[in-house]
Amino acid sequence: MKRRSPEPRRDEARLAQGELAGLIGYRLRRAQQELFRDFAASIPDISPGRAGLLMLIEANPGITQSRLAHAMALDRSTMVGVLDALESRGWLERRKGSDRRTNGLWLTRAGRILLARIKRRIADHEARVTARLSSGERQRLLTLLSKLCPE
Amino acid sequence: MKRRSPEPRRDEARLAQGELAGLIGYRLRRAQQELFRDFAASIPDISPGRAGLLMLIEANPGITQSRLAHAMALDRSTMVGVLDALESRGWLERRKGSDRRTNGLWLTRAGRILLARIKRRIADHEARVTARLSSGERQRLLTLLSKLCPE
DNA sequence: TCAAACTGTTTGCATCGCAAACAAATCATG
DNA sequence: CATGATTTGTTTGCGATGCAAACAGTTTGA
Repeated sequence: MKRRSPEPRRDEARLAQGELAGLIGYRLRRAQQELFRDFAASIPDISPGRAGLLMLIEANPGITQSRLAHAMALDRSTMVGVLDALESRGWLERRKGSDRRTNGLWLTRAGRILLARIKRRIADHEARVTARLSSGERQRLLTLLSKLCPE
Repeated sequence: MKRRSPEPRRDEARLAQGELAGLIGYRLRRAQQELFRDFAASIPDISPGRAGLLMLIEANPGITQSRLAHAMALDRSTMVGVLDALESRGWLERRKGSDRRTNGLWLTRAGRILLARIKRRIADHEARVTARLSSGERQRLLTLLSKLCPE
């Protein structure tokens, strides 16, 4: 009888993945889960989605709530609460436009400062989670992901 | 004054992505968002995560709740409610093991039938969302995603 | 001019997941 | 063997995220 050292004591016992391992959807979900954890741990100030939102406003000053919602594939009604939170934190402001239905969105000074700070941390975060990828692989991954989500 | 046809009437006006477009985290989030929508629309019976759970139980009959939670990177306490829901739908059952602390998880007959059905739909779903990828690209994407999430 | 469409908002709801505290069971170490 | 430490499933409370429907004010278009 052999000394079954290949069978670890407890949770290291690898379990069968079944057909799961070959599904893009599963891998995608797990990868995003992993990235989210790292992001939350290293950038407690804000969530990934909210950070992206600030970047989008920075790149499109005065953008409308609806346009922003459309760009992020969120509902208009969802956007309201999100913006309320960011505005109450003093990171952005809504200004009435010439079209009196719309609000133009602008980063405040505090928002710009915050964004500059978290951009550096996001760069570190990206470097960390893609540590196992060469820069070529990283670029290829970006391209492949873009093909999945046609903007 | 030129006839500004290059400036579309409304939401087609492309907006600047800023540095967002080059972030793996952003692309990953958007891709997963897209996949989730397609999954929900085409497989209303169950969510992607729950489906994966059933597959994992199928591949590891009698697995313990804790081991399953660990495998899916979820909290033990989260797993309880998830399993409650799936059990109440008649898709799985908990059986007391020799270790009277643990529950072994098993698919019921109904669970196996459901799983066989949704597996086909998941295959269609995967084919649909990766339609813009060659089979080589699809394989490469799988590999790259695996590197991001070291299991 | 006036109905249709758009914009932001409110309200209600659903899903997903974590953290802390607990009781029962098992393990480990004296 | 005894007893403190650990494991397991569970409960409870909480937060984050996001959709859908209904509304009022505004703009547009026929």
